[in-house]
Amino acid sequence: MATLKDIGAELGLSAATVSRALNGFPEVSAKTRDRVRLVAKRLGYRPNRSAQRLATGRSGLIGMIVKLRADMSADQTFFDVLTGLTAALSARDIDLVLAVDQGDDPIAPYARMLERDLLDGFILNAPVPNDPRPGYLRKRGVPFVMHGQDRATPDYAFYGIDNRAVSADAVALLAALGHRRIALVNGEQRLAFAAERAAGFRAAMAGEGLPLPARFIASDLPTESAGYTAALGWLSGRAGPRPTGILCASVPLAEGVLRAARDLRLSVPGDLSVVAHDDALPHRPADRFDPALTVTRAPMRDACDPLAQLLVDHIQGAAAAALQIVVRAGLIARASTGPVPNGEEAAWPRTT
Amino acid sequence: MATLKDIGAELGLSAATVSRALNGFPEVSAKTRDRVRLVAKRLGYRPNRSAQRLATGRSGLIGMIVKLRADMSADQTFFDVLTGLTAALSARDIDLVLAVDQGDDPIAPYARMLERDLLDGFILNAPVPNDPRPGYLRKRGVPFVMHGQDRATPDYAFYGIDNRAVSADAVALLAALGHRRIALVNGEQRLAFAAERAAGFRAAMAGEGLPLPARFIASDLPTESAGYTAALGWLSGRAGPRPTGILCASVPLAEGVLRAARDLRLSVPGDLSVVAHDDALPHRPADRFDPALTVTRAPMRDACDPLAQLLVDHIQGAAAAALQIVVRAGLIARASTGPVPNGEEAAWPRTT
DNA sequence: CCGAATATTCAAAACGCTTTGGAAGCGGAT
DNA sequence: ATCCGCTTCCAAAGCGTTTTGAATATTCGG
Repeated sequence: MATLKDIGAELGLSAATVSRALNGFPEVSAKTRDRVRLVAKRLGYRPNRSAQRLATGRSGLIGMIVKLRADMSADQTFFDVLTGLTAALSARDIDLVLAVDQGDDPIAPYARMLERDLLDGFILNAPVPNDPRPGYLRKRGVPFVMHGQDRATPDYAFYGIDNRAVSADAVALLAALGHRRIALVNGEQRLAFAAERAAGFRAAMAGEGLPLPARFIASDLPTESAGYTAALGWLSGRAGPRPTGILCASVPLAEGVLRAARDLRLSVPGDLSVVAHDDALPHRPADRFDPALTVTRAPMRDACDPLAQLLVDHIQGAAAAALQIVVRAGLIARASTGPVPNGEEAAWPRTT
Repeated sequence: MATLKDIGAELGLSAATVSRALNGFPEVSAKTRDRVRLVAKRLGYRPNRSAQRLATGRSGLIGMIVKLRADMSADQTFFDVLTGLTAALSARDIDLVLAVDQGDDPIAPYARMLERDLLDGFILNAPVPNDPRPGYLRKRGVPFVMHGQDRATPDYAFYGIDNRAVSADAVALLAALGHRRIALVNGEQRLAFAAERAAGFRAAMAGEGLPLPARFIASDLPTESAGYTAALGWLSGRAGPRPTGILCASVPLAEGVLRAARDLRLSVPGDLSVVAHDDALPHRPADRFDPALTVTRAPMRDACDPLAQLLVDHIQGAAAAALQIVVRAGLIARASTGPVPNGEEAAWPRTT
């Protein structure tokens, strides 16, 4: 394995100059930089990470902790994010150390990882309302970036979508089509994004002057069967006038809703309009549904590169306040939404 | 952060001696070793990994690559193994770097990881028959340990169960109970363990002198619904005389088989005996089934610690041939197996 | 009590990189 | 010629460990 000294010897340069040349420092002339690069490539030079780390004090490793559910399964989205993240990180010469958490204490696994102190920072995911992790990590002085937010305006570095706007945009679309009875099949209540979506939904409905009985917001795992169950209850009409529009927090939920509609011989969008939020996971394209789904869309994959960059910047000293990215999800109208059915223009009664 | 020198200064010792004392070298007296340990603890000393790595030339990191299925899901067992593995490794001061593979080339992701050369070794899982990875990694001179085997007697380091024996033991049990028509719901055919189980099954049936039409070995994902589908086909009797015993490669498969029996009003073990292989994943205990499942049992968790140890030994220079562990799965007879039903003692016809 | 053997400890080198503090070379202004 | 300011490079000092080779205590047999 070639070292800096080897390259230097070959060119009559010192290791220091070679180091600077390869790292693109300005105080080395373009000509020698090119010569150095050439020889480095010829010798197949690759920097010794351990040495770099010892010299810089950084490890080049960041940590991520997977929270498992009781059934030992993880988020459907987990692997998708993991894939993109490892790619984005390794483009920045960083590797990901993974740990698994099965316990109740949300910060214990972070403490354990810190104790081994080899990490430059963390990526957090799946924030819950009032997430305790940011406070802990800041106290320990460890850089981190959150995928998502635990509240509307956090004080830490994060990349997330505007979840209230997701609901607001969907409601606005349906309201514009004349819908007055709109329900929400939300994701897991314990997660912050679900709380934000619900809050945004309530606010938007209120903004349109539409009553919203509490039972028309469902919260469960984001699975097909959860969507089916919730929709079947509402659409059967036993809970009161059935909704003419349903917002779904995920594509699998929407799949269940569509199946419920089919089973009840309701046409979509004739009798029921469906809007889903689409994380753009590759195995379930929303535009291939029948009917093609109208969605609010924010690909999970898009988060990976910004997350990696934010963390790198943070580790290099940038302030958290400067490292906050909120993106607005797009709205793509397809075939699953249409005008409110005739005779169904009444809102829900105000007191239920 | 305290260093070796700090500790040495405190005691009037050199950093070298402190290093030896902490690493338990014999040439340091017991008394000073204790003094050093005491001060180290008091100062909260923890060795600087980067420095250790630079000095030893090892990184303290090992890699593992998750192979995702097309639907972006991983093995049910994956997280269970991952959990145990990170625990077993961190007890040995090693951390796990994870990468995700979605491509077709089985070795490309390993090549990519090696290129970043920060790993001391790999843990491989889910071997397929004639797995190309061992050959590649040996050629590159990288230590690795396989969880499982791609053939009966590989030449690399591994920890696995005797999959032929798993089938043989189960067949022996059922044959002893008088069963002559035994079928196998196997796992994914592309995986080596499934091939071994099938081979063991065929050999055992032949050894008992029992004919075995090819259609009575099913291969699919190890899910409840795959078990249901396969069993329903066989038990309906349309494919010929129904089996009186079914071997299942996993507990979820057995769950599906039991459901099929229930749907067909067949009693277990009155009309049908069921034996499953139990990896002892925590969320689905085989003894809580109704009837409690007779199983061949080899907890996945048991593999983690040996795997970690094997890899550590391998990295420290032990020969692969000395690092091979085959365990025999246990056989636990419970309520899902019983004597062959009256009038069902005939074997399958020999030519079908 | 002496010399040899043994048990401890130390100083220094090495690992390969980054970074600091100059130094040399060069052109242009004085 | 002298001085100054740039540019470009270098030597050397770390970073915190492990490891080597040697030096210094300690012990033991005689």
